[in-house]
Amino acid sequence: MESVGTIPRTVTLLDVAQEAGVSRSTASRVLSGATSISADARDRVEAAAARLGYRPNRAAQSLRTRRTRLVGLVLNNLVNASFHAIAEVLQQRLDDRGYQVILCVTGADEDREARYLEMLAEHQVDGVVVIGTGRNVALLERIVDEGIPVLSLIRCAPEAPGEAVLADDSDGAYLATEHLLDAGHRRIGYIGGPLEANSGRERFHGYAAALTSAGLQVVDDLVVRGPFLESFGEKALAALLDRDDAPTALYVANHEAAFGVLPELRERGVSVPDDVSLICHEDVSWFRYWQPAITVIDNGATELAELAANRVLAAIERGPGGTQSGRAMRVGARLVQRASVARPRA
Amino acid sequence: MESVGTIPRTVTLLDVAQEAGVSRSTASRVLSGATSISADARDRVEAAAARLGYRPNRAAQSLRTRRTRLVGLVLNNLVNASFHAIAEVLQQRLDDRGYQVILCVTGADEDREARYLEMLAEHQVDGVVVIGTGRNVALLERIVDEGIPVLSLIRCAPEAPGEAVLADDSDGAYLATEHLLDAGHRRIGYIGGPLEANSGRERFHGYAAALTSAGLQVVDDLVVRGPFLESFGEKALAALLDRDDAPTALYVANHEAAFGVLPELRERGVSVPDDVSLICHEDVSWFRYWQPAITVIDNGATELAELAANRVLAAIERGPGGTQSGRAMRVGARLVQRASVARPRA
DNA sequence: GCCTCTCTTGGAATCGATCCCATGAGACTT
DNA sequence: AAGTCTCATGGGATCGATTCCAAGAGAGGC
Repeated sequence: MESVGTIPRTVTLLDVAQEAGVSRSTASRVLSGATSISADARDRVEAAAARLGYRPNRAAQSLRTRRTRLVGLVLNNLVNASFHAIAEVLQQRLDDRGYQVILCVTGADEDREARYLEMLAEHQVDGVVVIGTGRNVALLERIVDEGIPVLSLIRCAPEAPGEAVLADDSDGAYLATEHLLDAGHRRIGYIGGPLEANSGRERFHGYAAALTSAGLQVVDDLVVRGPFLESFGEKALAALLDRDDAPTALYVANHEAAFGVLPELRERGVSVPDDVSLICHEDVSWFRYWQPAITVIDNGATELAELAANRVLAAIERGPGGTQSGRAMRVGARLVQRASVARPRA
Repeated sequence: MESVGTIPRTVTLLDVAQEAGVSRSTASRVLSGATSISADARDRVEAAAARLGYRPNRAAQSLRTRRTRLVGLVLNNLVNASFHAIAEVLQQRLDDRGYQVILCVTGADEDREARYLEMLAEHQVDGVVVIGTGRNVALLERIVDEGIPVLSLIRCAPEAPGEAVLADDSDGAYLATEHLLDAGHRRIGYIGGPLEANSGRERFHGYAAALTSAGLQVVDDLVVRGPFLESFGEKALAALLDRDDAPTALYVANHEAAFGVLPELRERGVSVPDDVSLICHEDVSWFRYWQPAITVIDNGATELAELAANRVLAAIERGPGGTQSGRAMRVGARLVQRASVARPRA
């Protein structure tokens, strides 16, 4: 049945009402499940709606009710790390509660982030979850002032408005370092992001704290910090291993660096964990396939996404002005023991 | 500055008009870039809009213009394979043209897919891109009949309405098999999905075609088909290698199976490519880190997403009834040579 | 000086829902 | 039998934009 040229006439609530022989008001009440409806009217309207294949127009609903049941998700990318896990879980949890996700990939560009935030506000989203660059605080504040709750996920600028759901980076780093200490290591190398980055700073602090608790001091020569790049991981590894007193264990604090470290270790013929033990922060699907399977700190992407969904929905349901600023919640890290850590050689 | 309790009053076009001392009509014309506006009015309206921080209400615009600039993306998951690459690229390309993406993850569940499609129609999306289950053809047809273009990506049910953008699976399989043949292999094992699956069928055909062109016949014992599961890959590998006349090369037709095959090869101490050569269909980020780096068939996720974006936008801009049914476009496969293929032992 | 034509502008209808308010029909009280 | 109360319903305003239509202001032709 070809339907070339037919103008698709959409079925409106008025059509349903007429078909059912009632007014728009009554039809609306039936379909939005309100009270005070006679059984007769209910049946007739429901039958009419089904018969006509009625589908409410959300744009019209939104205009009237000021709720779109749309939530913006702003993040760096979907390729790396836990971001796509977060996007998937967040979408599921929000959908369970009747909300849909508008996906915005910023590529860590603050201008693009700003454009997306403006656009989301134009679309009248009910809330925003942002894994942000941290460089649009003023804009975020404006958005919150307009009554749209904002939830910062994973990263959070100091003065950002709204709640935050964060990974417990320093705890994770502490766990990792402690695990290496427990295995008997005393010279533990650190490869991680710059101190300017939130996660870089916190993970370094966790590392340092674990050493201190064990009565050790941070040895500057064993600490290498640099950009979140594969190539940096490679160079950092070389710098650490080419020393006379090379570390017996490594804590690699982000997966970008790990992607450089792992192939380079193999390249150099360094045996893990016989020659050197290794823990990476952030689990990546294939770390368990690696030879040896990599012991990691799992920062709980799924839990982060679930908590973020719950918190942003709570803020939405609190109604306009429902944003509570300042509170941060942290999802604890978890040590996943696999096969890349052993006792140091005697 | 605490703003607890302030009712956020949104700035409307009327506010801008009053501030600028013109009518709503004129303000609207200025902001939607229409013609026939005096320079004076233009300046005043633009200044007023900027001063008040005016932001158009898209719900209201959509209601009036019947365009939301929203596109639905319906897919299986974001975790596996090329799906998150597709989601990311598609989002970018659509955003470049002023469209946003509503993300819907179905988990390959046809009921959830149906719910999402209904929901997208309610949201009045301008178009839908679906990596589908293939089991909601009737619903897709209804949606197309209502004037919403649908584009099937990667998978396409036989009678699905709208255009399709597909990977050239049989070409890719042909390329893979041919590459192994060129290296001198004659006994080439096939591990892939069931014939009922589209990709399973096409990839097997490509494999068979390459053998035939080389004057060889398909040896049933060298072909193992089964579900898209890691565990299947493992079992299939065992079945092939435990034979007397084991193959000298393997074509693994999907990444799920590959995830079983690769660790199992290592487990068994089979050396790649010395003992057996290997090509996997679908590139996965870490295949290049594997030891040896895995030669793959890249099905072109980026190109698929770009083409899909272009086609769905073209259909949208063609206007209501702009859906052209039946045309499929295929993105060619590409052989990425790495280190897992060598000549067979003499 | 009058008529026509173009350019710019404002008024009002419209998109498709929701929801306040008023009204009518019954049920029940006294 | 009259009055009160509740329940169900319909009318109409409203959300915030776009856009058709009519009208006013000048410019220019004759």
